[in-house]
Amino acid sequence: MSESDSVKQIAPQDPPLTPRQREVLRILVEEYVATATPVASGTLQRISDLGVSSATLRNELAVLEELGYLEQPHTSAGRVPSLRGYRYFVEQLMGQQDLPAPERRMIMHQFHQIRLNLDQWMELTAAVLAQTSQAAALVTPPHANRAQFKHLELISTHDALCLMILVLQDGSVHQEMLTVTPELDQETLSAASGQLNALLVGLTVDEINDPNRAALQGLTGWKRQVLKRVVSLMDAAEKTAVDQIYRDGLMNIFSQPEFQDASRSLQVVEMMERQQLLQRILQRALDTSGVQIIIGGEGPFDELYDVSLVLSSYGIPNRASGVLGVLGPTRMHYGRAISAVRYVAQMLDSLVKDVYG
Amino acid sequence: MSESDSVKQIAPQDPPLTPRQREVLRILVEEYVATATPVASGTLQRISDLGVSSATLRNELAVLEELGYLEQPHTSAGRVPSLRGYRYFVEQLMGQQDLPAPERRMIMHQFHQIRLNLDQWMELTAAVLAQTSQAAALVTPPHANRAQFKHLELISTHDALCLMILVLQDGSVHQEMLTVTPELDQETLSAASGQLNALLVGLTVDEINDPNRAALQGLTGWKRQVLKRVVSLMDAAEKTAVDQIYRDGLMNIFSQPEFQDASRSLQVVEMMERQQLLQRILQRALDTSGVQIIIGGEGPFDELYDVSLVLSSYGIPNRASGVLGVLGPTRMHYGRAISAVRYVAQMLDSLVKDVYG
DNA sequence: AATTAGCACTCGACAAGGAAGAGTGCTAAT
DNA sequence: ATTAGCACTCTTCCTTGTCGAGTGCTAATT
Repeated sequence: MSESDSVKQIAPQDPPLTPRQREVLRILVEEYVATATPVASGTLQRISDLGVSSATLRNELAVLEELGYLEQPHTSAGRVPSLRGYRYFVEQLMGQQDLPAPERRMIMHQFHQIRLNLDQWMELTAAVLAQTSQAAALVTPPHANRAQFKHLELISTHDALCLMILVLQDGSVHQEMLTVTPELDQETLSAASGQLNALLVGLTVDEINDPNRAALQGLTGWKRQVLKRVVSLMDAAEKTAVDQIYRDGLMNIFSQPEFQDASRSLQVVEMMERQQLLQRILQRALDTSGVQIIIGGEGPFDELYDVSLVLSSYGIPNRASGVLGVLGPTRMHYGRAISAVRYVAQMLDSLVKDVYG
Repeated sequence: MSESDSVKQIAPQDPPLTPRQREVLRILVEEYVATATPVASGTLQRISDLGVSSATLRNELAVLEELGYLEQPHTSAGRVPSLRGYRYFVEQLMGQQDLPAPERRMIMHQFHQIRLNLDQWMELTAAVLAQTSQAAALVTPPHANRAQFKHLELISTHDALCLMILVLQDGSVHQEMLTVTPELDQETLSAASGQLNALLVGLTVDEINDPNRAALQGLTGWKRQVLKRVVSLMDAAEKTAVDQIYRDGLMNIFSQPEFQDASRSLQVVEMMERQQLLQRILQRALDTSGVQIIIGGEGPFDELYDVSLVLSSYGIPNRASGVLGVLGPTRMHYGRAISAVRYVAQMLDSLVKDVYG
């Protein structure tokens, strides 16, 4: 009781909707999504084949508004779905739909054409999502939540500088420039990296720091410095669950009529640029399975007031998993977005399983 | 003659401006940049200390408009600088200004605090530029225009897959997954990469393809495949003069009053997302030295109709050079933008010279 | 009891009209 | 060469009125 007072949820104590009410709500949401204008009882009668008059529909609309599924921008405008209405629509009325086969084929085709290059995967994924869902796409690369050493390479570049390349088990490549006090030639560096590789392969941060590993504890001088940097890079890799965020199709949002108003679009641009916020959102999605839908900033993120997110994780949990999804206006074509996200997530899923198996 | 007819340039046949006209133009541009509203003769009299009446200023304004330096949105509005007016302003009236010392110190400080990591450099650069110039920032990483082999690494990941990491002389790191038909263990791969490293170090694409190099021509089987991929990656690296574009501060543009209108901001978002267009623009800037200013889409890019760009290349030409700059409304604080771009370019210049010697 | 026709009422969108004010261009005087 | 003065132009803003869309309610109908 107390909970449903603060945040109206679809709760058992509400009377279940009659089949006709459900139908009315469904059609109304679809119509509103398509036209972006409040839906009136007359329109509803015209486009639905319920065989009732507009007056009846008006009564039904009044009930649905009473229950919190609809809102009226002002008297004598049509009705608009509320957040709760969208939620009900998505959960109960929409039905599972798949991407049309030709579209699926096209996406599949694109994924099979590219080289095996993570960066390209991510860009392609974002592009495909944006294109298919007609909204803004967000994608993060696969990531393990425990960093495990795989390979180290030291490459002398110039003077006392060397380039350190660190590869982790999840395939992520990290690079950093190091200054080494004595000038070391490539051979010395290669020998050192060979030695370190043998000692470190397969280890986690904790294992590297284990005081019982005499061989590692015994390292001194510049090699010790290198080891320190390795650990700190691995540490950083573990901490940031979401490293890079690939974006695409921001434009798709701004061409929507509800963002004609500049202040609203400013909000969205701001959001898309706020790395931290996006990271928090995507990280949450990472820990959940299946397609998740955040409508109009339900949940802990009030910053997203008038946008919705459709997110899904992909990959192998904890070993190599990432998030992808789309961001669009609350009035979004959820069916399309969800099926696009689901299909592309599957796509990446199988790619990741092929590679990290 | 014929040229100055098609595109109005500041050309010798125009009478030189009198000192007072120059002063009027200067103050008008500054005022307009600050307020974003057309500047009237009365306002001009108030804020300038020319000691003349508004009527005189009206006459001067009429002359400046006649000459094409000013425009009138409509009768009985004040004057606004034309593209030509802006151009004259930045070239002749603005004077060289430097970033204030505290700001310089702050930037310097930030640059000295970070780790030696290219990615972080670029992000920091974009952030600093955006912040300082209050416009959108664009930065590309340093890049050599002849790809020269430095180091190759093959890392077995799983089944018949291996990760190939290619480092070029300019410090750029390229990675790609390879499928090798026979399953090879890490030792075989390491041996192969050692062999290839010895053969390839320092070579360009042309040299690698040289039919006289018996050692390379003699390679067969999967090693030949690897070599092929190396060449193709190097090829790609050479072709794309501008690989990644780091962006920041897009928001700064949309909060400007001239972008209240949604269709205009849509144009800008579109532009910022069109990789190809940006690449062409930045590439042009790469081949030029010093700070370049493109005002309101002068030159070959009509897509930029109502934005201006302030760009500068940095680094060592042909060996490791990139571009950075800011994009803002035509009514931009050019002084600030130019000094920010100049200073940050210097900053990166010295960093690049430290690293690439 | 559910549905519907009918009707009064509300509210936004839009156009027309008009006053206010900002700013110019021109002219004649200095 | 400069300037005061003034008529003229155009935008902005407010008011007013009309139109139409759409609702909510009531009473009649099934």
